[in-house]
Amino acid sequence: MTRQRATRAAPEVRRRQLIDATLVCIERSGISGLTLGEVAAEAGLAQGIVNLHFQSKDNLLNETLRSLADQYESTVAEALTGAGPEPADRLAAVVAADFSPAVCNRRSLAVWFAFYGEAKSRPTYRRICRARDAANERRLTAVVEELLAQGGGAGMDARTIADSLAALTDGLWLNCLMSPTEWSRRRARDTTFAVLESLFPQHLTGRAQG
Amino acid sequence: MTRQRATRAAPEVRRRQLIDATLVCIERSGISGLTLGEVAAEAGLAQGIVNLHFQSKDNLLNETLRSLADQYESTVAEALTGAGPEPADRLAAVVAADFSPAVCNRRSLAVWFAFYGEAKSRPTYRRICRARDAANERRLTAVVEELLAQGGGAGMDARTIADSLAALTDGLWLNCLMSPTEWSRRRARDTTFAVLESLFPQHLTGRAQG
Amino acid sequence: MTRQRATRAAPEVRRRQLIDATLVCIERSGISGLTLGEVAAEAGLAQGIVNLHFQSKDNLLNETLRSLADQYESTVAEALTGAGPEPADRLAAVVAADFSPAVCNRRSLAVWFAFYGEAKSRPTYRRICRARDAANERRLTAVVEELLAQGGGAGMDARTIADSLAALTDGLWLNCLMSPTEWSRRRARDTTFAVLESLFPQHLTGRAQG
Amino acid sequence: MTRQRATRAAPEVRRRQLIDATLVCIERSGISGLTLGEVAAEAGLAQGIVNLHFQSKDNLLNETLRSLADQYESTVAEALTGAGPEPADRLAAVVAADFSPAVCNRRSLAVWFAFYGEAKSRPTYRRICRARDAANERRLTAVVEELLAQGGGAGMDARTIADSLAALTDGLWLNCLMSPTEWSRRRARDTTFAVLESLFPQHLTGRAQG
DNA sequence: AATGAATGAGCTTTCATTCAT
DNA sequence: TATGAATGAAAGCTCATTCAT
Repeated sequence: MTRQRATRAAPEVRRRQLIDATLVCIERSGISGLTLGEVAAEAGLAQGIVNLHFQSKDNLLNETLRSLADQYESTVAEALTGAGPEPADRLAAVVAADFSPAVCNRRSLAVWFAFYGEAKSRPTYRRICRARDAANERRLTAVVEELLAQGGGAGMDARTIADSLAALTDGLWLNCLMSPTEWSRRRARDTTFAVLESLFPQHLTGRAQG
Repeated sequence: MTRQRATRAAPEVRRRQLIDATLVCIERSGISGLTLGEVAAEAGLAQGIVNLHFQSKDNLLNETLRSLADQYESTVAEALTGAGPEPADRLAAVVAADFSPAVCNRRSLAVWFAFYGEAKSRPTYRRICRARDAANERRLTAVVEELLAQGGGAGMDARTIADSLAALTDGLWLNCLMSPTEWSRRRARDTTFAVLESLFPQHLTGRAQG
Repeated sequence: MTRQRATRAAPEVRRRQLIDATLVCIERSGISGLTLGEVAAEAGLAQGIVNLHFQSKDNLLNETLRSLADQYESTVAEALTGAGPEPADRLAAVVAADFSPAVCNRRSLAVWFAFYGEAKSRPTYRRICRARDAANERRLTAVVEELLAQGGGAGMDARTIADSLAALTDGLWLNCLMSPTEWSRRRARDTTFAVLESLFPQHLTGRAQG
Repeated sequence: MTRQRATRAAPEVRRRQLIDATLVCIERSGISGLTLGEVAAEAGLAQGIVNLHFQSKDNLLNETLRSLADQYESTVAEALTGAGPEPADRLAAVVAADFSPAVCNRRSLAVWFAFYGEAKSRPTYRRICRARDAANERRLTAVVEELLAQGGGAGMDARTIADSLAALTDGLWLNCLMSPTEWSRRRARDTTFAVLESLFPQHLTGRAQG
């Protein structure tokens, strides 16, 4: 039972396929256990394929993280596009996106934290992760500012609220990753909304059911 | 420049020394880049020393994580011992411990998240991390319950508040790890206290300055 | 003096080449002194080549023994094919094969006894060696039975004669291995024929000169 | 449960103890798997003990083989001392000794063949093994010559008969080692006596029962 | 583009040996 | 004598990378 020789494919298709295989493999083996052989096998292609398309393992990992960050960005951007103009709606939309299946699934979470774990010793990972954090913070702060401008805040400034929300989300993601049986996406989201209700009782009550 | 032959030491001393070296090395190289040679060199000892005292790299990593978890536990336990009987004081003590230098330093954070990153594919890591999470949650829930019993809560149940606090802490630790120039221990702690004030305005106002 | 990169070869060719190199190395260094580096060097290939084709040293050794046993089998089978139908001829053919250059050369003997020496602690080796022994015994017993049916035996039953011949052969091989200057193939063979003459004076006299 | 510090012992006692442990370990692990740690543990003593008493592993192995050869010699010598003056009795006594429990037990056989297996690449082993072979051959040839002088031989010269007997013994030992369930000491001995009967029908008939 | 045999640096691990106690 | 912690050379094995096909 030998593998069929793969038909020629557009480079972009192959790169996508290999990044997807990498996500699967990082979930399964962690970054420390990842091998290019495993990635190639997962993709159903031959040994040398990764170097052919990504030149090096390092590069593959960088591209994988970038792809994950891009996907996060586009999911949140899309959620905001679909939301109305009301800041409360926009905030709720961001939270919903953060705990949507596209973002808050075991695979993606496993990969995010795999990269976080290596970020201390890998400047490139850190840079990408921080770019996402920064974008997130700007977005959240802007929405929270609008919301506070409507009155009814509980005394915290917009920046602190935004930081708290972002940190809370990260922490709940970690729960979902480490204890998936206890922490469903829904429970994590509801917890976030409960905090939001407490911070903005007038504007964000009753969103948890969304 | 040949190394001096190390003087004989009790196994427990060497194990401690090697775990400390491992912490340094994980901070520097990550788990995926960690080598036993690096650990031995960091400890100023010979190649074979780790296998002599820990039998395998896997075992060394497990013991390192266990040691980190133990140290966390004893720091928090000590903080609670030193705190008065008031639930607000106890809660503040736990938060202070979470952002104390003993716990919230770059090395420890780097190592925690390194293990979190591998936990998905390493049941032993996951078990140890979850044990810490569970102990933490029990502790926080108990204190929050006492606090709620005193009245003045904002509508969230004790469990949800405890979970939110724990998640917030994890998220802020991640900030401290990823953006240390922006996220000092103090800022992270203050952010936590700001949230607490918002949740328990009557009991936890003005603690942030501690 | 860097080695040239080896040209691509079919796995079966490489495996054969590596087994041959292993035979040379066991003769030179014994099993206890055998290293994969030595085997690779003997084959003129790179370090990692053995694990590439045999996965592990254990497996290489098993395959080497199997190959030796196969070669023995085919040599004897061929000798019997070439022999006439007379049992005396067939018995003589087996003995001739046992002391032919293809079987009774220093390299093969060294390797056989190297494996015998490890067999006590290696079930796989023992299994392969015993399979050869059993096949041998069956073959010899059958021929001796035919011979005895022609009359002129000296009182021993076929099985005992076959066992004695097989044991005598092993013992003489050991002589050839340990004292090659005194024990040539020819002397070992003549000794066997002398015993055969004594056991079957009517049928096997005068074969030693073959 | 720490081992007691061993009481001081006469060097000769320790050496004997360590050689005995080595015999056990070679039987269990083969020469290729033998470690000094295993030997020390088997003797119930500490790591460094072998180097203390034997300086090196090589030396321990040489001494072990020498000890085995000495024991063989003294067993056979004793058997001859106990035998009467008749050559047939003396020959029978040697054969009986070769298959006595002191010589033909699994441990001793395993060790003999372990050393035979390494002999090709270890001149010292070869020397010791050949010395035993030579002594054996001299002894057997002498007895067989006496026997032939009494008449009744079957046409083979004394040297050839002696060589055949020695080789037969080695081969049967190998059977006992490789297939102990089929080859008991008794069966091996009986097979040898059957051959002797066939070679010396007038002098060695009916000894097998001994 | 794709393959997969080949490479060799680098890793974990083992273990004979040393030596302070 | 005996111990056992420490050493470090050497081994098996892995795997990113190369490249002829």
